[in-house]
Amino acid sequence: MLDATSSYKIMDAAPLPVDDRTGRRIVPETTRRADRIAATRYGNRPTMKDVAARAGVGLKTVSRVVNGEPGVTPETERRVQEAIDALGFRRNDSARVLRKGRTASIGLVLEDLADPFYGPLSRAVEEVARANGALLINGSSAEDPDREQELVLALCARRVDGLVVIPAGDNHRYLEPELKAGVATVFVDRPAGQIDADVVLSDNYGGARDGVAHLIAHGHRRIGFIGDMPRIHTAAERLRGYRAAMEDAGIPVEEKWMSLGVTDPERVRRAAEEMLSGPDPVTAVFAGNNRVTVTVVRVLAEHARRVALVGFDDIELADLLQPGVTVVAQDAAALGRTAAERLFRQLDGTLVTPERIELPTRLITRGSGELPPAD
Amino acid sequence: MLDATSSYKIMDAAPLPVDDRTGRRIVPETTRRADRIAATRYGNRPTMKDVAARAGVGLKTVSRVVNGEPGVTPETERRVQEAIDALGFRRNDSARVLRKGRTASIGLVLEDLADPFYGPLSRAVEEVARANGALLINGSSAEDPDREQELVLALCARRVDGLVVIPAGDNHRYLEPELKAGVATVFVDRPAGQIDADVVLSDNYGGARDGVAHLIAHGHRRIGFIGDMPRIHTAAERLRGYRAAMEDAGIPVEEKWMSLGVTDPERVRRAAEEMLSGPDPVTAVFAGNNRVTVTVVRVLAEHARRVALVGFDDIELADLLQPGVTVVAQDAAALGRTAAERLFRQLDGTLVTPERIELPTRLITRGSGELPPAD
DNA sequence: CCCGCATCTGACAACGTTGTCCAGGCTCTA
DNA sequence: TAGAGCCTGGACAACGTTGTCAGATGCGGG
Repeated sequence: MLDATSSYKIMDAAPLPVDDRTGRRIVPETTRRADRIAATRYGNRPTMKDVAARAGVGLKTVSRVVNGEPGVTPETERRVQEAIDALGFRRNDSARVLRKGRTASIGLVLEDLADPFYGPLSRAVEEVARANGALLINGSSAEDPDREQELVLALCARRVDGLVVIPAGDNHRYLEPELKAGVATVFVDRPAGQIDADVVLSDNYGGARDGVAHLIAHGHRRIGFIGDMPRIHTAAERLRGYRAAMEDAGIPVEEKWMSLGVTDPERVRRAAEEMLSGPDPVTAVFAGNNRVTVTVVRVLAEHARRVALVGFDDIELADLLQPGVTVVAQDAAALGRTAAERLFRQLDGTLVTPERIELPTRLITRGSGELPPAD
Repeated sequence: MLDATSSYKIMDAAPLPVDDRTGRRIVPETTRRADRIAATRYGNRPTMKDVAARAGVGLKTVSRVVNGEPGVTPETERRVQEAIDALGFRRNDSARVLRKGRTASIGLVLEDLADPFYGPLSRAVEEVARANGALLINGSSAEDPDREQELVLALCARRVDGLVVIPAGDNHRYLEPELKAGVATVFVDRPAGQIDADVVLSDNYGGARDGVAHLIAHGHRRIGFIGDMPRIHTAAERLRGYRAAMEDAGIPVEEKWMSLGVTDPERVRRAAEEMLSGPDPVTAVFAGNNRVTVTVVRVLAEHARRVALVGFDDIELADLLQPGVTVVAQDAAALGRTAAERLFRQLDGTLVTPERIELPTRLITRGSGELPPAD
């Protein structure tokens, strides 16, 4: 699908006209080179050769000027620069890459660029890339493992120097040849599956445990957990944190208090309403991520009974709601920055052994988590 | 800065060891090719040549298999595929690009990927790119014209097939050679400066006018406008809309009601507090974009007096605040989608003449805009 | 049995750049 | 004034791929 052959017309050579009598293709009178250009190039950009011709110098001299290499007299340099400006020449980095072996670009595969959690993360990666002279190619996996693989491999085909991946799938064996070939790789937010790779995580377990413990400390015992699909590492870890906090407090967890699944509003809404109704409704909810929190806030706003809430991930304006939403905040930008920095250290050669880095989370109390149980 | 020469080591040929006595460089015994590989390639990826050798076929046959071209017997194909898997071969798209002339990638230059307005826009562009078999390279200009130019030109050097640009600067003459060379280009959110190019905008003028008229309709006459820097097209247009609405209502605008500048919280906060104090404070505020709205909401929450508010751009959870925030919503995803689609139609050749497309905005009333003036 | 044709395969050049190496001209010194 | 050494510039190959074209092989028909 992402294969360039299936793309908008990668313009193939124009079919040659055919001689009616012989059935043979007629090679036009134009020189072969001009012909090829007309056929495959639509823009016909000037090359160093053109610049050299116009400036009356050798090819390599142009290259020297373009790359600021020494050994060119000011006068020659002026002539070359003039030709460059006149022709609107711009170096073709594809050719350069082919020659040099590095692309000075890195790839970032995440779930959804539109998610407010990934925007800052992506931006942070970009800033680090920029500081290291590299460009960033993004792709959204839409939480689909196949799409993740497709994207990652497409990026490898582009010969990105490194990859920052927020994995959707749980098997990354397919990356082995690439890793072996020297593609630097760092996983973020969730660990890689079945391969040994660098990974930068938030302390999902600890954060969730603290958040739930916070609710328990405020007197809650019937606490609901609404999270993402259990196959997603962060969701599983946060659930584990929830269970741990409950166990620490000696509260037996009931099955109906936990709901894992896709985070679209309908599902979350149903889950929340279920927990909030019935004979022994929960008095507090722990929301497993920003998407869930937003929907739960909506549901609670419609509810008469005051229900406590702690959410994982900070959300904008959380402080202005009534009550303010208490959250376990993770620092998306720090995740991205840390991952990208490790990536470039891999590229330096400074970093060799894969490591697992865990960044702390921070409980931000704003009111919703401090509501007492209203039975 | 983005020039690859200044990047993390684009590994140059390793400096040859020098003979102490003669001062000459010693060329090692190893073959030239092996030497080169060790020096410039860190990964030494297999190429089609290697695959061909291993499979015992010709180079072109491998190419045929890799690209799914016809004319290869199943048996040959099997052998080739086996070699590919065994070696972990992956086609080098840089070389492919060099040969074919198109990169199947497009560039997106925007202000800040971390801004919740640009996330969805970027994602929409990505989806269209994906549907057309292209990858997306993003860059954030951070609202700096130089950085915008640097990014755009770096993307052109990578030979992206097209560019979607949210301009930071107001002079895009520098793009002329690129346009002439056939780089498809669409500007979004703000028009290009000094060149004739496709552009997709929201109806900033009309949206702001409607929003302000809405406040006027609810009895306000002293209405403040807090917006972005006036050199930014959207800011200027929205201010124009504000003025128009006021003029339509026959309300003379006072200088102190208008504040344009950077949208960081401190500046906006000062501006808002100024308007809200003094002898004739404003009774309503029109916030020029999402950043401004968020800060103004905060300021108003601290204020005793009820002040009406309409903001440009929708913001998450705006409906859950007390009162809900009335906004003039623009559809960021639609902007991105429309722009990207036009881009690919340019690449098709379907589209030739530059056009200016304006997407409508939508007033969403939620309460804050319907508060009566509290003098 | 051989020719013609179709099918499959491979040699080769070209894409635009950069690294290597050599040539020519200059300056400087003996 | 000649030789040595330096500086500048250019010819050439190579990066890994794809398009062209021609050669090889196999098969059927005359």
